[in-house]
Amino acid sequence: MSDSVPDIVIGRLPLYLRALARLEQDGVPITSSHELGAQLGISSAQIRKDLSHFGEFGKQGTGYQVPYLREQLARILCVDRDWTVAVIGAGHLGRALAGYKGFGPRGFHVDVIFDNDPDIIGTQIGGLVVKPGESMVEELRARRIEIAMIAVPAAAAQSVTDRVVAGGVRAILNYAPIRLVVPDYVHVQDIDPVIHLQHMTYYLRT
Amino acid sequence: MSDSVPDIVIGRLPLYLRALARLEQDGVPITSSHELGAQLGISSAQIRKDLSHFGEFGKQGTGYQVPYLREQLARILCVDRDWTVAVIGAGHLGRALAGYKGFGPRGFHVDVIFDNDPDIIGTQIGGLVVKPGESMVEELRARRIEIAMIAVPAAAAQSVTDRVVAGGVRAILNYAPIRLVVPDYVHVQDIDPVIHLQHMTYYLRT
DNA sequence: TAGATTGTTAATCGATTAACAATC
DNA sequence: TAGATTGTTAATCGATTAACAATC
Repeated sequence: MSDSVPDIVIGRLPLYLRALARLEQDGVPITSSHELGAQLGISSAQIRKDLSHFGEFGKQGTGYQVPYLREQLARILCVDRDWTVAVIGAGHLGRALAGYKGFGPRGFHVDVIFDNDPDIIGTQIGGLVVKPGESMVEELRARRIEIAMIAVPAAAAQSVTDRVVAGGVRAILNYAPIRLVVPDYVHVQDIDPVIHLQHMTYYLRT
Repeated sequence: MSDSVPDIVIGRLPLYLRALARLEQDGVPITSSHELGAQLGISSAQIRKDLSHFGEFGKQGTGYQVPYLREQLARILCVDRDWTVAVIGAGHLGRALAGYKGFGPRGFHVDVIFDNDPDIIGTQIGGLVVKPGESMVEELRARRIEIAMIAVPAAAAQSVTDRVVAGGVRAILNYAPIRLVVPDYVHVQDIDPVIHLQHMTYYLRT
């Protein structure tokens, strides 16, 4: 039932959760692996297989209770609680992240934002006062923050990373276009829009 | 040598390209599949296998000429030219995208930005005047834009998608947290930070 | 030459899919 | 009951890795 679930399976669970949240919002009480699969472009067999790593959540002949399965997935992903996150870098991107409306409803709250620019430190962004980079380690520790979003230029990203790790962060969403070096226990996910664009331009040759 | 290269291989090429651009900037003239692999956390065998889909780019005993391999990958990915892109939505995120310094050096140029809010239409963002959504189809056609970045709320994303497709767009970078429905010939890549965060929170249970 | 690294083949590994008994 | 859908096993498919001849 669970001796280390493949990471590729874990990576699909948030997609299932997102689809279920939407179904629940639409007032759909019950769904099936076929319906979910059609919505996500994934085979029904794969959805059932993925879920089977964690237990049995459906009923033969009927399908899945939407709220129940959503709850269970949230529990499995550890998002049946709220998380506070830090934003590092208060440029365009950092500001967009600090002001993004999509985090709160899904359980993530930007609690603090840092920058090094004296002209930016002390200014307000979406209700938060920008703090100086020097205070990062102590602030992160004091707030027990475990998740950071890094939105600084590539040249600064590794040194910033070292400091958020020193501050106790164990998960990093990295927007800088470089590969970060971190201890084994720290998780990193990268978002580089150019990587995605270049993936698509391959197919744009006519 | 090439009867339809797996998409998973195509997805890695931009990472190779990024690493090579960095090596070139650092003045490194020659590299090897081992060095590249170490830098990317990928096996050297995989890099050689991936490249072999497109031809022979190295020399036994020596490795790869960095500038040459970079050029070849750029050509394969069709980024040996510049691309103009449109940003749809001039909220926090749209503004961050329009102002992002990381696009230009890698061959992508935001040429136009749209919004529906009368208070925002006509204002300037990074040298661009925000255009009204109604003009989207004709503007995209007039500019022959083939790539759009969608940065509107989930509720508006599908209708906006229908219009960029009507405007001739063939590749969409979608920041809205929903699955877009598009014709077969249109490519979509999704960026939803919450999906990445939830992927990591799974591992944050202690 | 001796050492290194490519490109490629074959072996391995793991993920996806098909199929179906169980059962609601 | 008849129809539907789950959870799971076995088969298939595809991707990764190991190994090595070729050769710089």
